[in-house]
Amino acid sequence: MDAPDAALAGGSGSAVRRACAEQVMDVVPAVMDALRGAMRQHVGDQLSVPQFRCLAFVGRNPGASVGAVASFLGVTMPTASAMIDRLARGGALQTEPDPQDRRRHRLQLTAAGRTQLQAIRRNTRDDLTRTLAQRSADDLQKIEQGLAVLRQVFCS
Amino acid sequence: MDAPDAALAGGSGSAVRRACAEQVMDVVPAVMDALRGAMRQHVGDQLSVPQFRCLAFVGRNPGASVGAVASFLGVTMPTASAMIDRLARGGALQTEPDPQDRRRHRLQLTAAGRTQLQAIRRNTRDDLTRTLAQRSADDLQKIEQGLAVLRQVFCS
DNA sequence: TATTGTTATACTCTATAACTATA
DNA sequence: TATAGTTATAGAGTATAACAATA
Repeated sequence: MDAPDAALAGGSGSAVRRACAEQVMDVVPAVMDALRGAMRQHVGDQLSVPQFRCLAFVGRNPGASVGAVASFLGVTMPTASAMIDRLARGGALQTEPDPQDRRRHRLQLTAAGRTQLQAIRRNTRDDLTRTLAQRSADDLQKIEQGLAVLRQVFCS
Repeated sequence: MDAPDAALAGGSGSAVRRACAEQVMDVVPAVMDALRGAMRQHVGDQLSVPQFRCLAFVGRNPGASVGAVASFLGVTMPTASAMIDRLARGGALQTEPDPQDRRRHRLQLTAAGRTQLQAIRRNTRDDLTRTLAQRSADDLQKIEQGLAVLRQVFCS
């Protein structure tokens, strides 16, 4: 029997995988909406989620290039370039030409950007924490374990 | 002892909740990116994720109003109105005035919209299924259980 | 010639404000 | 007067194509 793709041929376990996939399609956008909402609220509408992720990346990777940001965000260079422009105009980021390769720009958070990033992260986290307040320890463990697997699958 | 917010007041369990919240902030956007990417690929760049969710909602709720869509998507009426216009122009949706209240428009999928929606859902699901192909049954169960809790928290 | 990044252009998603039509 | 929806306008995120500067 030809089974070029075990995950899709009716082999044992494929139904579970499909159910998992459907659940991801159902639940993840809803959680993302909540996350976006919490972030917007606490950001005072100053930063979008992509901007937040951009700042977080630059914070973790000082001196990163525009291309590195684009790659991390999964967007094209013009998109990243424009986003960085807006963040720089807003005073959250600084760019300086790379002395080693003058085509490149090295990106860094400003002090203001770092403060902003920390405040958003903390406030959003506290919002989510409150949302989880009524959940049992067992439920929290399930979330933690499920997301840990998803991290392995999608963050690598 | 004043503890107006047990989730934030260092009580037992709050650290776990905070860790959960941080994991959500980390992992969910990455999964969402993958989902968006898979959808875009299989949609032939015809539908965005919001459009897909709009069609899925109308498919589940035939005769829904513009306001109901806006409420489900968490967007304003003008946003939903414009999105519905684009989907109607693209032939995926039909609108008809509600005879009971002629301010309202009743929304329905067209046959083309239903086909499109099903194809996208199936292809995206198959993509995700393939992505999960190397995971153990135990991992899949963890994903399933974790997302089930998140669904309760964020889809209600 | 290949790579890094920007500019030009166009489309979707998003919001607020102002408006129309109906109840 | 209140509600459902649209129009007008503006800004962010997104892409592709064409370009500039540097390697």
